[in-house]
Amino acid sequence: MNYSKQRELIHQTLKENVVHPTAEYVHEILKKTNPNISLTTVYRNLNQLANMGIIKRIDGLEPSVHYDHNTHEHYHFICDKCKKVFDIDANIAPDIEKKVRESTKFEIFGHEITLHGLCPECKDKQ
Amino acid sequence: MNYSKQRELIHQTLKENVVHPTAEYVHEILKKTNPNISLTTVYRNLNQLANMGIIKRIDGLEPSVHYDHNTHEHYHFICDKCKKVFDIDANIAPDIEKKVRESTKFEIFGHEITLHGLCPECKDKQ
DNA sequence: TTGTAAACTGATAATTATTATCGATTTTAG
DNA sequence: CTAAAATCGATAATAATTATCAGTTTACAA
Repeated sequence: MNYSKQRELIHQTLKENVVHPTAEYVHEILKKTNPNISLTTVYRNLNQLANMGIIKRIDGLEPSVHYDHNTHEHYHFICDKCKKVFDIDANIAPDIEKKVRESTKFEIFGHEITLHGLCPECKDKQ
Repeated sequence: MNYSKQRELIHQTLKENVVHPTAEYVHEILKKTNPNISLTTVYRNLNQLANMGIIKRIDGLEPSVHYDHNTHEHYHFICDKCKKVFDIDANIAPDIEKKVRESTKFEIFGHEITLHGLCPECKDKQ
């Protein structure tokens, strides 16, 4: 992977936006300061960064994939109403990969946990 | 939700195919015995059944959503190579919703865990 | 029964997220 | 500095999913 100014900007934008954004959203933000950057480039680089393990993809949030700059072990809560993504501490499911490794023959590269429901704000409004 | 013959067929097809199929796959199978059934109807009914909690959506398997007739608590392992979906026992992460409920203010409706890596077969081939 | 409103169907078109293509530009390593 | 490889942005293509809508089926009260 060679250096690229655009990739650095994209990664930085992701880090500065703790909102677990989509590619589209990252593009929206970046366009303000870098009008020439293309959505293709944003997609390409987010996928590259995710494949290198530098950032994380968050699936399960149809219709579009979200990205997370934080690769430390942690999980996600998605509010069914406002669709915001919240971080959940990793210690709710200790040794999960170890347990599966010990009881199956799978070779495990990673795992993710997604909870869904209502965030405090949406819960109170309803 | 009214009764519909097609929905019954779709649900039945899902139950008989332990392969966690996509809408497309369910449609392929059903067409053999019911040539008139449309892909639209398959999508519509799988989503309806999932919204009612009668079946489960499995996200995170880009590019398309898979469905699972088994709604008992259990998790999934996705092989990065052959893309097959395997079931993982629920006891690898006990009381996970309870733990989050006790430590946050979220109202939790459900959760899912997805592991990925290589299945025994693909691991040996490689 | 039967009439009727609501739910459902299949065909088709539309949408939308994402990826492929490609010539031009940038980066890297020798 | 130079050549090969990586990356870029513009555009077109793909593919999964949803919207639309006229016709059919279902539920149920009269």
